Amino acid sequence: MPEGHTVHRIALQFRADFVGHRIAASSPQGRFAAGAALLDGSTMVESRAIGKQLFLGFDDDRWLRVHLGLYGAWDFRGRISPVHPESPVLGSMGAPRAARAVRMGEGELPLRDGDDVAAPEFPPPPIGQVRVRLLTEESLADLRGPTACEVLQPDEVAVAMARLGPDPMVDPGPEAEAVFVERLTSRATPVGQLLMDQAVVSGIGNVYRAEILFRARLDPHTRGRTVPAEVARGLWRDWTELLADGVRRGVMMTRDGLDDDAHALALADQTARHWVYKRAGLPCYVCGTPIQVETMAGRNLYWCPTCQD
DNA sequence: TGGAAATGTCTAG
DNA sequence: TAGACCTTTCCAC
Repeated sequence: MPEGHTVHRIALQFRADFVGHRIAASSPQGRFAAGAALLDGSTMVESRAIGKQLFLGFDDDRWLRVHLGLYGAWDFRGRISPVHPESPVLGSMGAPRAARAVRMGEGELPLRDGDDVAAPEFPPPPIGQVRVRLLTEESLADLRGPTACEVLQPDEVAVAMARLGPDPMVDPGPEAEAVFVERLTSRATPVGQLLMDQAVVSGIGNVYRAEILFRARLDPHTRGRTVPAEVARGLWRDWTELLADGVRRGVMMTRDGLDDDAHALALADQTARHWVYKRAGLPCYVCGTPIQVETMAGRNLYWCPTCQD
């Protein structure tokens, strides 16, 4: 259940521990056996995230495109470098083979009881439905439950990338902001729907959509066409900051203005991290009005009818 | 043990 | 808009 920040962290993990290495690729589950055979034995040369899509490049001009969808996750084991200096290190705890798993994609989880921290064997046997296993001499990545997992040629990668709207981690410049503003403000579709459209902006999912709109005090039903350009620019800039923060922490922390204690509490308690997401019926932190939930484009949309008026 | 839910996207009608 | 798809987790029974 990842949004853009998670996929960027996954790309960083591959960049740190897999790029430059020869990869043994397999499909323990069997459903990706043919694709894995194409990649097996080649060297990973590139790792890129755009929005929620991951592109891993190999030295023979083949690419692996992965979209985690709702349930997908990567588990990293073996040698795992910290992906960001400010993040708590879930992976490498000093020893080169501190085989602590890092799961990325449905929340990043430390090991639970029963997980094998000091795994005596490497690689460990696959657990569950592992679609793809990518292995170097020291590191291992297991992919489970992706919506998309396919081997592409460079021209096909270009097509897939061209379909994606701007991602502030990829395009930090003013051009990307202008593209976003133009696409958001040229349609009559509700802004709550446009923010989820990956052709308008890449990487926003159901949590960030609700939170960005609350932070802007913008009614999700507002038609894109009627959103003033400066408000649209504000949405882009807020998304830019939230995304960078999410990549840094590995956590979606969308409430701001908290004192240290409240902040620590919110970090520890998932339900306290957000202004409105999953808070249906609870009082708005700002005005006390019960948070509303409704279905927009097939997803649960949370919002405060008083603040976002 | 069974069902529902989950940070997503695509297709058919 | 409904249904399909992919997998795991959590909670009620």
